[in-house]
Amino acid sequence: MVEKQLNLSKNQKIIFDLIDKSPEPMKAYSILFNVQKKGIKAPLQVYRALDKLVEIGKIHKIESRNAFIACQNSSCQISKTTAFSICESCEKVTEIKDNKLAKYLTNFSDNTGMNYKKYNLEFFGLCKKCKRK
Amino acid sequence: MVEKQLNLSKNQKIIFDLIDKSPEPMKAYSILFNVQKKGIKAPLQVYRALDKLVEIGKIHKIESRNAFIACQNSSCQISKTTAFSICESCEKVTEIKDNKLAKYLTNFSDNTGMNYKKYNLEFFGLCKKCKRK
DNA sequence: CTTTTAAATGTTATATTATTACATAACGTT
DNA sequence: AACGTTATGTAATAATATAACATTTAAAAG
Repeated sequence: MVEKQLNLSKNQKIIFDLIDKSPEPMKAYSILFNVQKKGIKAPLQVYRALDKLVEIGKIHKIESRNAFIACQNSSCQISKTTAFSICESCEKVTEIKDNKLAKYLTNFSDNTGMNYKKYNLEFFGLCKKCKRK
Repeated sequence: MVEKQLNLSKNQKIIFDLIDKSPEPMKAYSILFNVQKKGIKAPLQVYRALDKLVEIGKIHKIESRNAFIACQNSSCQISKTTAFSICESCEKVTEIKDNKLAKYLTNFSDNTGMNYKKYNLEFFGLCKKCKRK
């Protein structure tokens, strides 16, 4: 259970902390705006940190939203096999941790016999709150 | 087996035909470049047609690539439940048609009991050709 | 067949997302 | 300390996508 955060560089730490505190996915330029007071001035500084954080599995990119959330799996072992639930009304995003689903998809092989070590799955619907309205 | 294409408007038809002929996913500005000779001059004209074509299931957006491919299911009934195989080397994209997979995901319910009518799944790996190299 | 409504188009401008290129600094080994 | 690697700083620009507004076409209703 060793935290990887210790290895993060200055910019990476600043940006990870911001994303980690956010209750919702954050967009790159919103991140930029929020860290300008900490000396990060340029988009590229943000994108470089984001790239690295994605690479090491501390955050994930929600592809359909061009936004980033902190990984919810404390051990961060599934950074290449990701699944999310996205509310189409309030845009709330939750990372899905489901061993059966992960196993099913990791073992999935298509009609050519090919299988995959990496995938990204995004489910869409209405969250409980929004369903009531 | 009635083709929906009959209902397409002029711009939609031009753009669908182009994407449908392409062996690989096409990006919006590449589409724009290719249809300028047919009188479509502005990005918005492309994006509007793309939006509509996605909406009616004639094409799909590959979210991780910001690119579009024609639907491979002749009946186009699964436009809201999509799965793709993406080669990380040559970028070849194939739509996965697998009833078991579709059923599994459509019936999937997360730990809150919520389930979903819509999803997008993108698998990543190396295609047969690229694996040999 | 004409009125009405919805859908599609045309056009300009602009917003948002992301990368290229190049120079410098900090870090981890050996 | 010298070396290679990773991270940073900065400016410019590329690539992706939408807002706002005017006009036209198509479909539906009367």
